[in-house]
Amino acid sequence: MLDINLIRKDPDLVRTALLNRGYDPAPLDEILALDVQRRSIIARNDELRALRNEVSKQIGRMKDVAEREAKIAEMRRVGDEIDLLDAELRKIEAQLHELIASLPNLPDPRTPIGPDESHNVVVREERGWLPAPTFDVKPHWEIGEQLGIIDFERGVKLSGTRFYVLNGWGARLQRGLIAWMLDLRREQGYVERYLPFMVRSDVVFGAGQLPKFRDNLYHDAEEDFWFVPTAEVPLTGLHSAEILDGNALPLLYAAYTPCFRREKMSAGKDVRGLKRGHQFDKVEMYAITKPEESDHYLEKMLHDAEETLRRLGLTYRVKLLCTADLGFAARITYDIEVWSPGVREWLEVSSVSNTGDFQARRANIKFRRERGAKAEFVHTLNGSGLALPRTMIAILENYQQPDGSIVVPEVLRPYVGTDLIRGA
RNA sequence: GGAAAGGUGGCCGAGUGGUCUAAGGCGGCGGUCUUGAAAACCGCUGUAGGGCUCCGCCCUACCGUGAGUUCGAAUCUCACCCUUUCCGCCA
Repeated sequence: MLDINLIRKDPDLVRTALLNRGYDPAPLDEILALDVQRRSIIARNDELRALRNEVSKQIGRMKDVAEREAKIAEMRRVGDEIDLLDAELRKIEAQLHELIASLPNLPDPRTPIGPDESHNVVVREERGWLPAPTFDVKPHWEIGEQLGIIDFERGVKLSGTRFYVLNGWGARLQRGLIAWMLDLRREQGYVERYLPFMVRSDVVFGAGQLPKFRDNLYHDAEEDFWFVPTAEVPLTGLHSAEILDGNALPLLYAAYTPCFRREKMSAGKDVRGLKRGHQFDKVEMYAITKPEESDHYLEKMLHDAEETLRRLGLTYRVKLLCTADLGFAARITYDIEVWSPGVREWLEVSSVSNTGDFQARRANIKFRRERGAKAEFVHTLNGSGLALPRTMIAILENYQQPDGSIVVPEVLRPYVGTDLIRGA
C-alpha cells in the first residue's frame, strides 16, 4: 500500500512509477480528487461533532425545560447532518482505499526500466562444479517415469492436469531437500516457523495478493479460508497489527509450506513435467527489518539462496528484474535461475524481493526504535530458498547418469538415505 | 456441532446513560532526594485521521467488530468474530 501522503505530495513520482510498470496512471487523478473531498468532509464533520459534544454536556446540566428541549431539537438536526456526512465519507474512503490498494509498489531506482522481461538484467552467472554431461540428458518427465519415481498419470487421475505423484526415492529426494534446506537456513540465522496453510482474507490482503490476484488463489467458500500461494502470505500476517521492539530486529524466518496456485493466467503453458503445478512445495526465507537495513538483508537473502545451489554444484544465474516483470508488492527483485540440461532451460527457482514498507502498511507492522519513540513501519523481504519441484528437475537432469540412474548430491545423502537412485 | 463464561490502554483491573478528559494498580520514562543505589514523593505515558500561528497546540475517532437506539453510549438493543471451560466428534 502506498502512502497517501506521498501520493498527495509527489503525484508525478507515482505517475512515472506506474507508467514504468506498464500500469494505467488514471486512478491517480481520481485518488487526488477523492482525497481533497475526503479532507473537506472530515473538517466539517469534526466541527459538527465538537459542537454536539459540547452542547450535549450542557444539556445534561440544564434545568430550564424549554431551553433544554430547544437544544435537543437543535442537536437532533446536527446529528442528522453528521449522519449524512458519515455516509458520504464512508463511500469516499471505500473508493479511496480500493483505488490505493490496487496500486503496485514503487520500483527501487536500481530496478531497470523496461516494457517486458527481455529487459531483465543478468547480474552474474555462476558455473557449478558439476561436470557438464557428455551424453544426451533426458528431460525429467522421461527419466522420472522411466525410474518410476514420478507418476503423472495417477496425479491426473486424482486431481487433473498439473498434478503428479512422487514415488519412493522420488518422494524421499524431495523430503530430503526440504529438511536439508531448512537446516541450511537455520545455519544462516533464520528461525524456522511452521505455519497455517489456510488463512483469512485480511492476511492475503496484507501480503498484496488480494484483491487484485484472487483469480490465482484457491478459496474455501464455506469457511472463507484462502490456501496459501506462498509462505510469504502467512509470514507477512504473522506480525500484523503489532508494534515490534526495534532491538529485536531483524526477524529472520524460514518456513516450509506447500503452495497452491490456480495458474489460470498461464493455462496451456508449461503443462509438462514438474515445472508448473497447482500444488508445489517451497522453503521460504523472510525478513522483517528496520528501513535502513532492508537492502543489506536483501543481499544476504540472495547470497543465502545462492548458497543452496552452490552446495549442490549447480550452474545458475542471477537476474535483476525490470519494472515490467516486477511483482506487485516488490520494489526490487532478484531471480535465481538454475540451468537444467534435460529441458534445456534456465529454471526460476528463487525470487528474492525487498517490498520496503509496502506490505508493512497493508498488514500494519510497525516497530519502535526505543521506548517512547514514534512507531514506524518496518520493511519486509521475502525470498524462495528454494522452490522444490524445479530444484528436483535440476537434480534429476544435472545428476543424471548415462545408464539412467540419478546420483544423489553428496550434501543430501544423509537426508535421502541413498547415494544413487535406480528406481522407486 | 451443543452449553456456559468472558473480550476495557504495554499488562492487571474498576466502570450499567451525562466533567469518562476511562478510576486504581503494575511496568516504563523523566525529575526531586542520595556519595551511588533502593525506597519515598512529583510529573509524563497508546493508535489513527484532520487543522493550525507546526520543536508545539487544538479538534475528531477508537473500550472485540459492525449496525442500531439517544441531544449524548465503554455502559442499552441486534448480528457477527474471537478466547476460555465443559460435552460431543476426532489424528
